[in-house]
This record gives sequence, structure tokens and C-alpha cells, in this order.
Amino acid sequence: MNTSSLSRRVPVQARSEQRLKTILEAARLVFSEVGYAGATMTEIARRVGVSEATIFTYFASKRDLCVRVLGNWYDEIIAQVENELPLIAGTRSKFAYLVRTHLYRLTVDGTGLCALILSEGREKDDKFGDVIVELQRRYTAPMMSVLAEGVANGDIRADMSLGLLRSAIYGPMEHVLWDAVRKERAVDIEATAASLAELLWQGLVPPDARRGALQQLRSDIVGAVRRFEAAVSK
Amino acid sequence: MNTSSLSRRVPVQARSEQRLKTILEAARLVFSEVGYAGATMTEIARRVGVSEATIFTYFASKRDLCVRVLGNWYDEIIAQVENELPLIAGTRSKFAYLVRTHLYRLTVDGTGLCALILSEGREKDDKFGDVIVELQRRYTAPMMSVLAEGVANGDIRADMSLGLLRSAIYGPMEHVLWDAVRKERAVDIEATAASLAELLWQGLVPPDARRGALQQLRSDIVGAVRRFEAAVSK
Amino acid sequence: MNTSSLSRRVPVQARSEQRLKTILEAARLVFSEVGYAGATMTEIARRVGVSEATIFTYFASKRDLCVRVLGNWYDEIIAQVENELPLIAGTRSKFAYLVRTHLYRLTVDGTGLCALILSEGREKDDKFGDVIVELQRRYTAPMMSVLAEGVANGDIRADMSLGLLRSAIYGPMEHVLWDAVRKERAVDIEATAASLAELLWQGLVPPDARRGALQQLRSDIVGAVRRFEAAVSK
Amino acid sequence: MNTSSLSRRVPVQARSEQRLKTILEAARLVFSEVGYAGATMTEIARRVGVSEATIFTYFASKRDLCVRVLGNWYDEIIAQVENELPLIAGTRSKFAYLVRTHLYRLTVDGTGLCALILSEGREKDDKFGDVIVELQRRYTAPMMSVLAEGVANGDIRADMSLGLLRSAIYGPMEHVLWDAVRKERAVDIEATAASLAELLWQGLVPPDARRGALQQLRSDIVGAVRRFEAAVSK
DNA sequence: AATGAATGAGACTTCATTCAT
DNA sequence: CATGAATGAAGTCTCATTCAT
Repeated sequence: MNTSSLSRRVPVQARSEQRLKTILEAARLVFSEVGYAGATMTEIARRVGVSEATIFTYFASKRDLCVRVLGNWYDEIIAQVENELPLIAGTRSKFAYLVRTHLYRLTVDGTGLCALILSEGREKDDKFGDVIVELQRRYTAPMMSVLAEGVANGDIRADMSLGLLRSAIYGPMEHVLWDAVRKERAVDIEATAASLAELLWQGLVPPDARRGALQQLRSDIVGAVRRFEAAVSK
Repeated sequence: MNTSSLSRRVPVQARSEQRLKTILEAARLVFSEVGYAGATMTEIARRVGVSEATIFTYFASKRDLCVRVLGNWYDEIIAQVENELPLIAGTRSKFAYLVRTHLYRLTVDGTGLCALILSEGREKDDKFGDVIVELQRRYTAPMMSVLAEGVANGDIRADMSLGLLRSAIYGPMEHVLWDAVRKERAVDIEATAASLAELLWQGLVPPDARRGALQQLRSDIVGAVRRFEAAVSK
Repeated sequence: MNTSSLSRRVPVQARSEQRLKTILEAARLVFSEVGYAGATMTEIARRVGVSEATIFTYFASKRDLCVRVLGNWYDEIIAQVENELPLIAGTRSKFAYLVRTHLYRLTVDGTGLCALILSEGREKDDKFGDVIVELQRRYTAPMMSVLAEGVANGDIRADMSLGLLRSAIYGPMEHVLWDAVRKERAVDIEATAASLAELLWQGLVPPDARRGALQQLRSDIVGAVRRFEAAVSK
Repeated sequence: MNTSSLSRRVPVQARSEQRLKTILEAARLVFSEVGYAGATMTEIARRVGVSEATIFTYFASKRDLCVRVLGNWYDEIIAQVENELPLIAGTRSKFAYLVRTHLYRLTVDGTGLCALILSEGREKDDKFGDVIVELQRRYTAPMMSVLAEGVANGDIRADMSLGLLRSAIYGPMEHVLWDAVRKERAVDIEATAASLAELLWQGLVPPDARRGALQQLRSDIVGAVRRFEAAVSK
């Protein structure tokens, strides 16, 4: 008697592994090129070379497809980071690594998915619910850890919120990439990453590390003066 | 200007002028709230209180309307900056002013228009052509000048391209704002602007200005002291 | 800042009174011919001679259109009944009038809308919410009143629930009409109404009213016997 | 028949036989729950636990499947009735039996199939052709026979067409059931069947059987008494 | 016999845009 | 100038049905 909710054709997780992959690839491209609203199932289907209906046998809806695309993207990056980061020692080196990796991913996949997350993540009618928020959190988790540790051991300034630091770090990278895409110019990842890491690091280190140098100078002078006075009073 | 309750016959031209302004205001809100694709002429018309057809007597198309909205927004900001910036002296102060102003505009108008520019500016089928690129260029022109001057007079590091510096400056601000919007939390503009300006400035100043100058000073003093001690002990 | 629920084009109540009427007429036909699920906006539009989109400027959705069609139908019938019923005296006459009127409406409009109500009214996923239940209630209200009064003043049997009586009354009429439609034969309304009213009335009157006749006969006989005995004993 | 846990090799034919039965059962449920248009092959296949394609190896089309479902349903009922009806004597008892049985079947299987027949039977584009008409005819044949015999031997009124009587009988029952389904209340079959049978019977018996016979008897007695009195008083 | 996979046809719905008044 | 009315084009999604394996 349970009339409600007849099962519409539920796409099982894997009909044809290969086809599924192809669709995800095409979708990633399309979404990243024109955003969620701009993307059409027709276009995605066209690129895969199948009918629209076929895609709906793999994904229940456009939204679902998009969520999967984003999820996969994150998973790839996160997997890579989780493998490599532990091999690196030192706050600054870890920081530089994360900057370089982020820039690399953005460059390889384009900045589209990133834009997607940023712009769709803020829709009031939470089309994507907390999915994006969670992905975002997972993605930035390693960086946040590095920052937190840095703060703890004095490598990183403690006078600003971690959230602000995060913005200060990821913001520039997205900006750089958009710039590049807009101008259709390739980015020299290594160089840009190095520059940005250097520039940002200067902003991240505690002012005291700098003031420390002053302190040193001051004590040097004080010491010299003392010696001088001692010498004079002889 | 006080036509309000008297309803003296307002010249036709003027009435249209007013209508046009109202439409632009409504459109700015709608576009910034839901993006280009999400915005509908219906909604804009509804807010203005006219029919959709009316809007088409003022603007040839949705795209046109959007371009005008963006153009106006830029014009306002640029006008403000061109008025106030000359009154400020010193690279760092100018820089801080521009950061604060940018953050303020984004906060007041929401980050929507900014997102619009960022995300629509990169469509492959150049829906907006080079319009956005040009606007963007005009908008950042003052900051670019400040940076260029800073580089020239040694206030700002010369070892990175201005474009990269620009990204390092505007990127974080957009990021901060999106974060705020996503979490529906208000931003303390003054505090955030101050923090960001401080953080970024540390990255912008020439490395020599920091380490070099101190080192120099220190070795100068040390040298002097030595010479002095040598002279005294003789 | 209220981004959510942007007003999609809301169809105002009356764009072109005439057009609206035409659409409602066409929709009534289509819905009653093929049911809700079977009806398509395309077909309705085709009959009206407009594009599908036009219909959506008058009605927000297929469901809405259907609700309006049903509502109008009920309103027509109810209005007629409320005008005429008060002019009739006597439970039986009122009953007969309601039977005749119901049959007439069904014959004129076909039994389709009736079927619609009956079959859509029972969907578990209340596509029509309580709309149909309420319409149904309003429609049968007059008959229910007549039955209740009849029960009160002894014209109608009190040993069965009013709901059962209602089914016993409306059921046959729908059945008759479906039969007619299926066989594509016209119905002699007056004759059928009279027959059904007569047949049903016999079922509705209290069994006592019939037993009454027996009582009468019995007392007649008893009286006669008495007189007879008196005469004999003389 | 007990192939259950032993899993002895079941002949292919038999396995198919079983499968066919399972499909028909699932289909009956689905069709009766959501109607023809609302039913999907996907849902039916899901309930059977096979792929949709499999169903198409047993039935050429959705329409075909539906026709078979209806046909089977009718066959079951008819078989039951043909077995039991001959064992019952007397028009009234037979009538009551048929009412009770009909109500029972509807209650057990839900009113869905009945609705299906009623609503699909009237499509203009005869999707089901005359199939339904014929099924309906076969189903009501026993009742029609009883009515015809009743008319012949004076148990049932002869002043109304059998078709009308049939509607007067089946209509109320469907109505009662729909009412029950709509209100999700269980029906007390025995009580309802008894009430309806009583009520309807009163409408079915010849008016003469009630009034006429009494009247006749009465006037006979009155006449006899008069003659007797006259004789006595002489 | 069974099915995984695919799809054509079509459903409802949206929206920028046009045009006569 | 303003708009009521209309619509073509397109979008997401559904589903009965086919076919190679």
C-alpha cells in the first residue's frame, strides 16, 4: 500500500565504469568552463557522444553530477596531499609545498571548479546544501593544520585569525589563475608558486621574528655601550 | 529636486532619467545577489515596479543591462578613489587606503558584482567580450600606479611582477568576503582591512628593506664600536 | 538581501479574460477526457491555438490549471443548486431534484471531471492536497443536508450512516454515466433520473414506513373481527 | 510444489511460469496503486527483482501487461463466483452474495484495478480497445443473470432496465470503497455489504410486491368482511 | 532466458525578447 | 513612454522500449 515514492530508475553506482569516467571528465570540463548554471546536460552529453538520457542513467540529476565532479576533484587533490605532505619537514617548507600543489592543481584543471565552489557555495537557496562547505573544509584542512602548528611553535604570527590567513593564502592563487585564464596565458607554476610563497611567508611570520632582530641589535648596542663605559671608567 | 509631493510636471526626459536609474539600481541588486544566469528580467522588473517590456525600452538586452550595471559600479568606485587617493601621502598609506576602500565597497555592495566579474569574465564564448577586462583594468589602475611608484622609490619589492602583486592583494579580499557571505557573518571592515594591509605589506616591502637595512645598521654600529674600542684601548 | 524565492513570472488573475476562459474550457475537456496524468499541456495549448508558454502565463503549473478547472466546475454546480434547492419543498422532492441535477451536470460535462476527482483524490502523494476533498465536501453538502433533515423528520431511515447513503446515491449515477460514455450512447436524463430517484428512494425510506402499512392492515382486520364478533354475539 | 529450499532443478518452462506469475502480481499491485499512467515498468521490475528488459520478454508492451493483469483479475473473481453462486438459492440470497463478494474483492485488492477499468475504459483513443468492455461484461454476467431471473419470477421489478439496476448496484460499492481509501479507513465488509444489500434490495423489489400486494390483500379482506356483514345483518 | 546499457520521444517549465496598442 | 500578451528556444528530466551479449 505504500504508494508514495515509486522508485524512478535509480542509477546504480557503476553501470559501465568506463562510461561513467568519461561522463565525469566531460562534466568536469563543462562545469569548470561555464559554471553550474551555464552548463547544460545537452553539452555534456554531446561531448561524451551519448544521448542526454544516458547521462541520467548514471546520475540522478544535474546537481548530483556536479556534486560528484566536485567530490572527485577534491578527493584527487586530498589524496595527493595526504601522501606527500608528511614527507616534508618545517613549517615553511610545508607551506611552500601546499602553495605549489594548489597552484598546480588549479593550473592543470583550470580554475573553473574552484570558481564553481566559490560561487555556488554562497547561493542562499542552498542548492548544494552543505556539500560544498564540507568539501572546502576537507580540502583546506592540511593547510589549516600547518598554520595551526606554525602558530603553536612560533613560526607563524598569532595575531590574526587562521581564517584570515587562509584567505590571504588561497585568495591570491585563485586570482593569479583567473588572470591567467582571462589572458589565456600560461602560468609558470614553479616561478609563481615560489614568488607567492615567499611573498606570503613574509606576511605570515610573526612580527616578533622581525622585532627579534631589533632586539638583538638593541642588546648588541647595550652591550657595546657597557663595554665602552667600562673601558672609559678605567 | 523636491518634486516629491507636489507632483509638478516633471520634464519627460527627467522622468526617464529617474526610471533608468531605478532600473540600474534594481538590476545591480539582482545581479549581485544571484549572478548573471540566475538573474531574470522578471525579477528586476518586479522590483522596479514596471513591466519587463519597459526595461527593454531602456536596454537592448539582458547582457547590455548587465554591462551597464558593472560599468556604473566601476565608475562610482573609480570616481571616489580618484578624488581621495591624491590626498594621501606615502606608499604604505596609499596602499592601506586602497585596501580599505576595496573591502568597503565589496562589503557595501556585497561581493556579488565582484563575483560576477570574476566568473563571467572567463566564459569561453565571450558573452561580455572585452568589456570586463577593460573595466577590471580601469578599476585596478590606481592600485597599479601606487605599486609602480612604490617599486620606483624602493618602498615595494621589485623582484615580482606587478600583476602578481595585484593578485596577492585583491585575491585575499575577495576570499575574505566570500567567506563572510557564505557564513552569513558580518565583517569588521576596519579591523580586517588593517590586518590584511599589515600582512600584505610585509610581503610587499623589499626583503632588503627588512633584513638588509637592519643588517646594514647593525654592521655599521658594530664597525663603529670596534673602531671606537680600538681607539680607546690604545 | 533576501535572495531566496525570486519571483518567477507570476500569472496575475486575469490577463485576457477571454483567453483565460478559453484555456479553462480546453483544459476541462482534456482533463476530463484523459485524466490528469494523461493530459498534456501541449494538447491543451493546441486546442486553444496558442503556444504552451502562453498557458504558463495564465497558470503557474499543470496542477494549478487542473485545480482551477475543478474549482470552476464545482462552483458552477454549487451555484445552481444553491439557487434552486430552496424553492423545493419536501424531502423526497428535494432528493429527486438533486439526483436529476447531478445527472444533468454529469451528462453535460461528461463524467471525466468526476472521475478525475475520484481517482486523483486518492493519490497518496497528495498532489492536490486537500483541495479535492474540500471541493467534494462542498459539492455534496446540499445532499447531505437534505438527508440529515430527512432522517430528523422520519422521512429517511436512520439505521445507516449518512456516508453510506451518500455512496448509495452518487455511486449509481456515476456508474450510469460511465456506462453511457463507454457505449457512446446518449442518456435520457429525465427518465433515468426519475427511475434512479424512485429506486433509491425505496431504499432510503425507513423500513417502518413500510411496516406501517402492515400495521394498518392488521388494525383493520382486528377491527373487522371485533365488529364481526359483536354482530355474531347479538 | 515444494521446490523451496531444496532447489532441485526446476524445469525451465516452470521457472518461466513462476516468473510470469510474479510479474503479473507485481504489476497488479502497481497498476492498482497508481493507475495506468502512473505505473512505470521500472517500478514493476524493481518489485519483481528483475530488469525491465526481462519484463519485455514476457509482455510485448506496458499496455499488454496491463490487459493481462486485468484479465487475470476478472478470471479469478469469475471463477470464484461460478463456483459458489450455484450453491445459493433464492434471488435475494444470490443478490446479497454477489454484493458481498464484490465488496470483498474490491477491499482485498484495493479499489485500484476497479478504478483502472473505470477510468481507462473511457479513453477516446481506445488504448485498450474493447478489451475492457468485454471484461466488464463477463464480470457482471452472473449478477445480470440473477437480475434477469428475478425479473422473470417477479422477485425484481420489471419497470427499469437491467443496465440501470446494475449501475444502481455496482455504483454504490465503488463509491463506498473510494471513500474508504480516501479516508484511509478500513471498511467493515460484512456490515457494509449487509446494509447496502438491504438498502438496494428495497429499491429492487417490485413496488407491487410491497404496496400492491398489501393493497390487494386488504381490499380482498375488506370485500369479504362486507359481504359477510351483509349476510349476517340480513 | 536475462539483462546492462542506451535512447528517442516527449513531458513540464522557464525566460529573454518582440510587438501591437 | 509603457505594457499586456504572446512565444521560440531551450532546459531538466522521465520512461517505454530496443538490442547485443
